[in-house]
Amino acid sequence: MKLAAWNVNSLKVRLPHLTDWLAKTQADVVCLQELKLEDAKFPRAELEAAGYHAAFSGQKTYNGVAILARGAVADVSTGIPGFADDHRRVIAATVDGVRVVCVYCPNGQAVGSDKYAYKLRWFAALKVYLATELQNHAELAVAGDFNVAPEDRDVHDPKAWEGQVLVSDAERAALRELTDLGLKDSFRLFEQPEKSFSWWDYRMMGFRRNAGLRIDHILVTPALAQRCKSSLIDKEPRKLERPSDHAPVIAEFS
DNA sequence: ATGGCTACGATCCGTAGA
Repeated sequence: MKLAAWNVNSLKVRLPHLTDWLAKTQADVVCLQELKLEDAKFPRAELEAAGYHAAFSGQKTYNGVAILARGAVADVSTGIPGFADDHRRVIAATVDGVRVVCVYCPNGQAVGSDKYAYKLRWFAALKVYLATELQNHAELAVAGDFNVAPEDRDVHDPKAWEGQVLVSDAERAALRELTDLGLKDSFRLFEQPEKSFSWWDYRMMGFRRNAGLRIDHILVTPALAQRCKSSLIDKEPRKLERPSDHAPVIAEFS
């Protein structure tokens, strides 16, 4: 099973990139973030034509998440139970016996801002939710845009980014709370190239300079980690005309 | 130099992303 996560930054704009990429990579399950469209505008027919079932939770302009799968998408749930949130950031489903939780974690804007406080509250709620899900699912993956670079090696210029949003100690601690539940960063199960990133700023030729951050992750339970054969970031779609600012991340399981 | 893109929904600029 090949599982991917991709922040497409507008599914409407990126649909051609997505369908081309699906045909090329043959991913079995894909977690999408930042659809930026309401459910009525979800391109269900186009994705079905590409061979994928979909569960989605969208909204106009901002946020929005979806799970695409070649197989059946069962037991769909949206949002974080018990956490009231206007933002559509979470959708979960069971595919091929694996519980897949697709997340678009808040950006946080700036350390100390209201949005930063919301981000930390949101992560705390996600942790409680995942702890419950883990009691029911031995094979579970949390995949998506976490908006946190876990370590300095996930940052192109750690000095310049020190203490900034996406990198701050409190955000890293919030992410560590998730891995402390027993979830493993699938990317780090394997040897990886130096300076591997999943997001590059549109400005300042960020991609060309590889001035990026690794903020998109696939976290897996120990049972799923045992089945994990590879994990990588696919930079190819980031090279296209009018790309998403994020690259897809992929984990393959036996 | 604290900006620089991009998407969106609204106009000819603001909000948000990261």
